[in-house]
Amino acid sequence: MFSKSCKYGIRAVLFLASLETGIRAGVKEIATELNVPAPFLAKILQQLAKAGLISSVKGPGGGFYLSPENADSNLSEIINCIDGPDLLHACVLGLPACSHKHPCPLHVQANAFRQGLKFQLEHQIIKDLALSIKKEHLNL
Amino acid sequence: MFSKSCKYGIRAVLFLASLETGIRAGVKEIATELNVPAPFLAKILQQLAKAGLISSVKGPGGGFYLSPENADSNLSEIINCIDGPDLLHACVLGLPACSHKHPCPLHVQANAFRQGLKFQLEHQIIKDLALSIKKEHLNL
DNA sequence: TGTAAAAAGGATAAAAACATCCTTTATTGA
DNA sequence: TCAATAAAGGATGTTTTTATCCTTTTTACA
Repeated sequence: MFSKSCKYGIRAVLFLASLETGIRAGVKEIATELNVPAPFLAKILQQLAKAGLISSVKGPGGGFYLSPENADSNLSEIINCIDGPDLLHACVLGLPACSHKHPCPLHVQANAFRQGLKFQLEHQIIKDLALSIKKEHLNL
Repeated sequence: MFSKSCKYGIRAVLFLASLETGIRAGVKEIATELNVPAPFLAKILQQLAKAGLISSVKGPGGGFYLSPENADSNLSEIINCIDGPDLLHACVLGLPACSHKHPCPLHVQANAFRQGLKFQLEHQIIKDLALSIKKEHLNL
Protein backbone atom coordinates (compact mmCIF):
# COMPACT_ATOMS: atom_id res chain seq x y z
CA MET A 1 0.00 0.00 0.00
CA PHE A 2 2.46 2.63 1.21
CA SER A 3 6.23 2.55 0.72
CA LYS A 4 8.44 2.31 3.78
CA SER A 5 9.43 5.94 3.29
CA CYS A 6 5.80 6.91 3.35
CA LYS A 7 5.03 4.93 6.49
CA TYR A 8 8.01 6.48 8.27
CA GLY A 9 6.91 9.90 7.06
CA ILE A 10 3.35 9.54 8.29
CA ARG A 11 4.49 8.26 11.66
CA ALA A 12 7.02 11.08 12.01
CA VAL A 13 4.41 13.71 11.21
CA LEU A 14 2.02 12.19 13.73
CA PHE A 15 4.79 12.14 16.31
CA LEU A 16 5.49 15.82 15.70
CA ALA A 17 1.78 16.50 15.92
CA SER A 18 1.62 14.92 19.34
CA LEU A 19 4.32 17.21 20.75
CA GLU A 20 3.37 20.17 22.94
CA THR A 21 3.21 23.36 20.87
CA GLY A 22 6.57 25.11 20.83
CA ILE A 23 8.55 21.89 21.31
CA ARG A 24 10.86 20.68 18.56
CA ALA A 25 12.33 17.26 17.98
CA GLY A 26 15.60 16.33 16.26
CA VAL A 27 16.04 13.52 13.75
CA LYS A 28 17.73 11.24 16.27
CA GLU A 29 15.01 11.72 18.83
CA ILE A 30 12.25 11.00 16.31
CA ALA A 31 14.12 8.00 14.88
CA THR A 32 14.63 6.52 18.33
CA GLU A 33 11.00 7.10 19.23
CA LEU A 34 9.73 5.44 16.03
CA ASN A 35 12.46 2.81 15.98
CA VAL A 36 13.51 3.58 12.39
CA PRO A 37 16.96 4.31 10.85
CA ALA A 38 17.87 7.94 11.58
CA PRO A 39 19.77 8.84 8.36
CA PHE A 40 16.97 7.47 6.23
CA LEU A 41 14.33 9.28 8.24
CA ALA A 42 16.38 12.48 7.85
CA LYS A 43 15.91 12.35 4.08
CA ILE A 44 12.19 11.92 4.44
CA LEU A 45 11.89 14.78 6.90
CA GLN A 46 13.89 16.98 4.53
CA GLN A 47 11.51 16.13 1.75
CA LEU A 48 8.48 16.96 3.88
CA ALA A 49 10.09 20.20 5.08
CA LYS A 50 10.95 21.24 1.53
CA ALA A 51 7.34 20.67 0.56
CA GLY A 52 6.19 22.83 3.47
CA LEU A 53 4.33 20.01 5.21
CA ILE A 54 6.51 20.19 8.31
CA SER A 55 8.74 22.97 9.66
CA SER A 56 12.36 22.96 10.77
CA VAL A 57 15.03 25.18 12.30
CA LYS A 58 18.75 24.59 12.14
CA GLY A 59 21.29 25.01 14.88
CA PRO A 60 21.34 24.36 18.60
CA GLY A 61 17.89 23.81 20.03
CA GLY A 62 16.61 23.38 16.52
CA GLY A 63 14.71 20.47 15.06
CA PHE A 64 11.42 19.65 13.41
CA TYR A 65 7.94 20.72 14.42
CA LEU A 66 4.52 21.45 13.00
CA SER A 67 3.33 25.00 12.53
CA PRO A 68 -0.42 25.50 13.09
CA GLU A 69 -0.74 25.51 9.31
CA ASN A 70 1.18 22.22 9.08
CA ALA A 71 -1.18 20.66 11.60
CA ASP A 72 -4.08 21.49 9.30
CA SER A 73 -2.72 19.41 6.45
CA ASN A 74 -4.14 15.97 5.78
CA LEU A 75 -2.83 12.46 5.20
CA SER A 76 -3.39 12.72 1.49
CA GLU A 77 -0.87 15.56 1.25
CA ILE A 78 1.77 13.62 3.18
CA ILE A 79 1.28 10.50 1.07
CA ASN A 80 1.26 12.47 -2.13
CA CYS A 81 4.51 14.20 -1.15
CA ILE A 82 6.36 10.95 -0.54
CA ASP A 83 4.76 8.28 -2.73
CA GLY A 84 3.30 10.55 -5.38
CA PRO A 85 -0.27 10.63 -6.67
CA ASP A 86 -0.34 7.15 -8.22
CA LEU A 87 -2.13 5.38 -5.36
CA LEU A 88 -5.22 7.48 -5.94
CA HIS A 89 -4.86 8.20 -9.64
CA ALA A 90 -2.96 5.63 -11.70
CA CYS A 91 -4.68 2.55 -13.14
CA VAL A 92 -4.65 -0.25 -10.55
CA LEU A 93 -3.47 -2.67 -13.23
CA GLY A 94 -0.83 -0.24 -14.48
CA LEU A 95 -2.35 0.25 -17.91
CA PRO A 96 -1.14 3.58 -19.33
CA ALA A 97 -4.17 3.87 -21.61
CA CYS A 98 -6.77 3.09 -18.95
CA SER A 99 -9.45 5.76 -18.73
CA HIS A 100 -13.16 6.23 -18.33
CA LYS A 101 -13.41 5.87 -22.10
CA HIS A 102 -11.16 2.77 -22.32
CA PRO A 103 -11.43 1.16 -18.90
CA CYS A 104 -9.51 -1.83 -17.59
CA PRO A 105 -11.49 -4.74 -16.15
CA LEU A 106 -11.16 -3.34 -12.64
CA HIS A 107 -11.68 0.31 -13.53
CA VAL A 108 -15.19 0.78 -12.20
CA GLN A 109 -14.62 -1.13 -8.98
CA ALA A 110 -11.24 0.50 -8.38
CA ASN A 111 -12.59 3.97 -8.95
CA ALA A 112 -15.53 3.59 -6.62
CA PHE A 113 -13.18 2.22 -4.05
CA ARG A 114 -10.57 4.91 -4.41
CA GLN A 115 -13.10 7.68 -4.23
CA GLY A 116 -13.79 6.44 -0.72
CA LEU A 117 -10.11 6.17 0.11
CA LYS A 118 -9.42 9.62 -1.29
CA PHE A 119 -12.22 11.13 0.73
CA GLN A 120 -10.96 9.46 3.90
CA LEU A 121 -7.35 10.50 3.38
CA GLU A 122 -8.29 14.08 2.61
CA HIS A 123 -10.42 14.30 5.73
CA GLN A 124 -7.82 12.84 8.07
CA ILE A 125 -6.44 16.14 9.37
CA ILE A 126 -3.15 15.82 11.21
CA LYS A 127 -4.23 17.74 14.30
CA ASP A 128 -7.38 15.64 14.66
CA LEU A 129 -5.34 12.46 14.44
CA ALA A 130 -2.99 13.88 17.08
CA LEU A 131 -5.94 14.47 19.39
CA SER A 132 -7.11 10.89 19.18
CA ILE A 133 -3.53 9.67 19.65
CA LYS A 134 -3.32 11.56 22.93
CA LYS A 135 -6.79 10.60 24.06
CA GLU A 136 -6.43 6.91 23.30
CA HIS A 137 -2.68 6.53 23.91
CA LEU A 138 -2.12 5.07 20.45
CA ASN A 139 1.20 3.65 19.24
CA LEU A 140 3.43 5.29 16.66
CA MET B 1 -1.06 -0.79 -4.26
CA PHE B 2 -0.03 -3.89 -6.23
CA SER B 3 3.50 -4.77 -7.30
CA LYS B 4 4.29 -4.93 -10.98
CA SER B 5 4.45 -8.72 -10.73
CA CYS B 6 0.97 -8.74 -9.30
CA LYS B 7 -0.44 -6.46 -11.98
CA TYR B 8 1.09 -8.62 -14.70
CA GLY B 9 -0.25 -11.70 -12.97
CA ILE B 10 -3.80 -10.41 -12.72
CA ARG B 11 -3.80 -9.28 -16.33
CA ALA B 12 -2.42 -12.62 -17.50
CA VAL B 13 -5.07 -14.54 -15.60
CA LEU B 14 -7.80 -12.34 -17.05
CA PHE B 15 -6.36 -12.86 -20.50
CA LEU B 16 -6.43 -16.62 -20.03
CA ALA B 17 -9.98 -16.33 -18.73
CA SER B 18 -11.07 -14.59 -21.89
CA LEU B 19 -9.82 -17.41 -24.14
CA GLU B 20 -12.27 -19.92 -25.59
CA THR B 21 -12.40 -23.06 -23.46
CA GLY B 22 -9.83 -25.61 -24.65
CA ILE B 23 -7.48 -22.96 -26.07
CA ARG B 24 -4.04 -22.53 -24.51
CA ALA B 25 -1.65 -19.61 -24.75
CA GLY B 26 2.16 -19.63 -24.52
CA VAL B 27 4.23 -17.14 -22.53
CA LYS B 28 5.29 -15.25 -25.63
CA GLU B 29 1.76 -14.88 -26.88
CA ILE B 30 0.51 -13.63 -23.52
CA ALA B 31 3.46 -11.28 -23.11
CA THR B 32 2.91 -9.80 -26.56
CA GLU B 33 -0.78 -9.39 -25.90
CA LEU B 34 -0.23 -7.64 -22.57
CA ASN B 35 2.88 -5.78 -23.73
CA VAL B 36 5.03 -6.97 -20.82
CA PRO B 37 8.49 -8.63 -20.74
CA ALA B 38 8.11 -12.32 -21.58
CA PRO B 39 10.83 -13.85 -19.32
CA PHE B 40 9.54 -11.94 -16.34
CA LEU B 41 5.96 -12.92 -17.04
CA ALA B 42 7.11 -16.54 -17.32
CA LYS B 43 8.25 -16.48 -13.69
CA ILE B 44 4.92 -15.12 -12.56
CA LEU B 45 2.97 -17.70 -14.55
CA GLN B 46 5.13 -20.43 -13.06
CA GLN B 47 4.33 -19.16 -9.60
CA LEU B 48 0.60 -19.10 -10.31
CA ALA B 49 0.75 -22.57 -11.87
CA LYS B 50 2.66 -23.96 -8.92
CA ALA B 51 -0.02 -22.56 -6.61
CA GLY B 52 -2.71 -24.21 -8.72
CA LEU B 53 -4.34 -20.93 -9.73
CA ILE B 54 -3.69 -21.50 -13.42
CA SER B 55 -2.98 -24.68 -15.39
CA SER B 56 -0.21 -25.52 -17.83
CA VAL B 57 0.97 -28.24 -20.16
CA LYS B 58 4.48 -28.61 -21.51
CA GLY B 59 5.56 -29.55 -24.99
CA PRO B 60 4.30 -28.73 -28.47
CA GLY B 61 0.84 -27.24 -28.47
CA GLY B 62 1.16 -26.68 -24.76
CA GLY B 63 0.79 -23.48 -22.82
CA PHE B 64 -1.26 -21.93 -20.07
CA TYR B 65 -5.00 -22.04 -19.55
CA LEU B 66 -7.64 -21.96 -16.87
CA SER B 67 -9.40 -25.11 -15.78
CA PRO B 68 -13.05 -24.63 -14.77
CA GLU B 69 -11.83 -24.74 -11.20
CA ASN B 70 -9.21 -22.07 -11.91
CA ALA B 71 -11.90 -19.83 -13.38
CA ASP B 72 -13.77 -20.01 -10.09
CA SER B 73 -10.91 -18.50 -8.11
CA ASN B 74 -11.03 -14.86 -7.13
CA LEU B 75 -8.75 -11.83 -7.30
CA SER B 76 -7.83 -12.13 -3.65
CA GLU B 77 -6.23 -15.52 -4.28
CA ILE B 78 -4.18 -14.20 -7.20
CA ILE B 79 -2.99 -11.19 -5.23
CA ASN B 80 -2.23 -13.26 -2.18
CA CYS B 81 -0.19 -15.69 -4.28
CA ILE B 82 2.03 -12.98 -5.75
CA ASP B 83 2.16 -10.12 -3.24
CA GLY B 84 1.34 -12.10 -0.13
CA PRO B 85 -1.30 -11.34 2.49
CA ASP B 86 0.15 -8.03 3.74
CA LEU B 87 -2.12 -5.74 1.73
CA LEU B 88 -5.14 -7.01 3.60
CA HIS B 89 -3.54 -7.99 6.89
CA ALA B 90 -0.38 -6.11 7.89
CA CYS B 91 -0.54 -2.77 9.73
CA VAL B 92 -0.81 0.05 7.17
CA LEU B 93 1.91 1.94 9.03
CA GLY B 94 4.12 -1.12 9.26
CA LEU B 95 4.01 -1.39 13.05
CA PRO B 96 4.81 -4.98 14.06
CA ALA B 97 2.96 -4.59 17.35
CA CYS B 98 -0.20 -3.07 15.90
CA SER B 99 -3.32 -4.96 16.91
CA HIS B 100 -6.86 -4.46 18.03
CA LYS B 101 -5.49 -4.23 21.57
CA HIS B 102 -2.65 -1.83 20.71
CA PRO B 103 -3.84 -0.03 17.60
CA CYS B 104 -1.90 2.45 15.46
CA PRO B 105 -3.52 5.83 14.77
CA LEU B 106 -4.97 4.57 11.50
CA HIS B 107 -6.00 1.14 12.72
CA VAL B 108 -9.74 1.65 12.90
CA GLN B 109 -10.02 3.50 9.61
CA ALA B 110 -7.69 1.09 7.83
CA ASN B 111 -9.55 -1.93 9.08
CA ALA B 112 -12.96 -0.69 8.07
CA PHE B 113 -11.54 0.16 4.71
CA ARG B 114 -9.79 -3.12 4.15
CA GLN B 115 -12.82 -5.14 5.17
CA GLY B 116 -14.51 -3.56 2.16
CA LEU B 117 -11.53 -4.20 -0.07
CA LYS B 118 -11.24 -7.78 1.11
CA PHE B 119 -14.92 -8.41 0.44
CA GLN B 120 -14.65 -6.95 -3.04
CA LEU B 121 -11.52 -8.90 -3.96
CA GLU B 122 -12.96 -12.16 -2.68
CA HIS B 123 -16.12 -11.68 -4.68
CA GLN B 124 -14.40 -10.79 -7.94
CA ILE B 125 -14.53 -14.24 -9.50
CA ILE B 126 -12.27 -14.67 -12.52
CA LYS B 127 -14.93 -16.10 -14.80
CA ASP B 128 -17.33 -13.25 -14.00
CA LEU B 129 -14.65 -10.71 -14.78
CA ALA B 130 -13.97 -12.52 -18.05
CA LEU B 131 -17.65 -12.23 -18.98
CA SER B 132 -17.69 -8.47 -18.51
CA ILE B 133 -14.40 -8.18 -20.41
CA LYS B 134 -15.99 -9.87 -23.40
CA LYS B 135 -19.26 -8.03 -23.12
CA GLU B 136 -17.73 -4.59 -22.76
CA HIS B 137 -14.57 -5.12 -24.81
CA LEU B 138 -12.32 -4.05 -21.94
CA ASN B 139 -8.56 -3.58 -22.23
CA LEU B 140 -5.97 -5.87 -20.67
C1' DT C 1 13.32 -43.08 -31.80
C1' DG C 2 14.64 -38.51 -32.54
C1' DT C 3 13.59 -33.70 -32.96
C1' DA C 4 11.18 -29.66 -31.93
C1' DA C 5 8.13 -27.09 -28.84
C1' DA C 6 7.10 -25.18 -24.58
C1' DA C 7 7.03 -24.90 -19.51
C1' DA C 8 10.16 -25.36 -15.27
C1' DG C 9 14.10 -24.14 -12.93
C1' DG C 10 18.46 -21.88 -11.93
C1' DA C 11 21.88 -18.24 -12.46
C1' DT C 12 22.78 -13.59 -13.55
C1' DA C 13 22.01 -8.49 -14.54
C1' DA C 14 19.72 -3.87 -14.14
C1' DA C 15 16.85 -0.66 -11.74
C1' DA C 16 14.57 1.05 -7.80
C1' DA C 17 13.95 1.31 -2.93
C1' DC C 18 16.12 1.43 1.33
C1' DA C 19 19.93 2.87 4.12
C1' DT C 20 24.44 5.09 5.53
C1' DC C 21 28.11 8.44 5.65
C1' DC C 22 30.37 12.79 5.04
C1' DT C 23 30.44 17.76 4.04
C1' DT C 24 28.09 22.22 4.05
C1' DT C 25 25.04 25.73 5.88
C1' DA C 26 22.49 28.03 9.44
C1' DT C 27 21.89 29.16 14.22
C1' DT C 28 22.81 29.58 19.13
C1' DG C 29 25.28 30.95 23.02
C1' DA C 30 29.64 31.54 25.47
C1' DT D 1 34.19 35.89 17.11
C1' DC D 2 34.34 30.98 17.94
C1' DA D 3 32.78 26.48 19.07
C1' DA D 4 29.03 23.45 19.19
C1' DT D 5 24.58 21.89 17.42
C1' DA D 6 21.39 20.40 14.10
C1' DA D 7 19.25 20.44 9.49
C1' DA D 8 20.42 20.36 4.31
C1' DG D 9 22.67 18.37 0.66
C1' DG D 10 25.56 15.16 -1.87
C1' DA D 11 27.87 10.77 -2.58
C1' DT D 12 27.90 6.01 -1.79
C1' DG D 13 26.55 1.28 -0.34
C1' DT D 14 23.02 -2.50 0.35
C1' DT D 15 18.77 -4.99 -0.49
C1' DT D 16 14.67 -5.94 -3.02
C1' DT D 17 12.20 -5.81 -7.15
C1' DT D 18 12.22 -6.16 -11.87
C1' DA D 19 14.10 -8.29 -15.89
C1' DT D 20 17.04 -11.45 -18.81
C1' DC D 21 19.37 -15.62 -20.18
C1' DC D 22 20.55 -20.43 -20.28
C1' DT D 23 19.77 -25.29 -19.16
C1' DT D 24 16.60 -29.08 -18.00
C1' DT D 25 12.30 -31.57 -18.22
C1' DT D 26 8.07 -32.89 -20.41
C1' DT D 27 5.34 -33.76 -24.38
C1' DA D 28 3.82 -34.18 -29.28
C1' DC D 29 4.54 -35.91 -33.56
C1' DA D 30 7.13 -37.18 -37.75
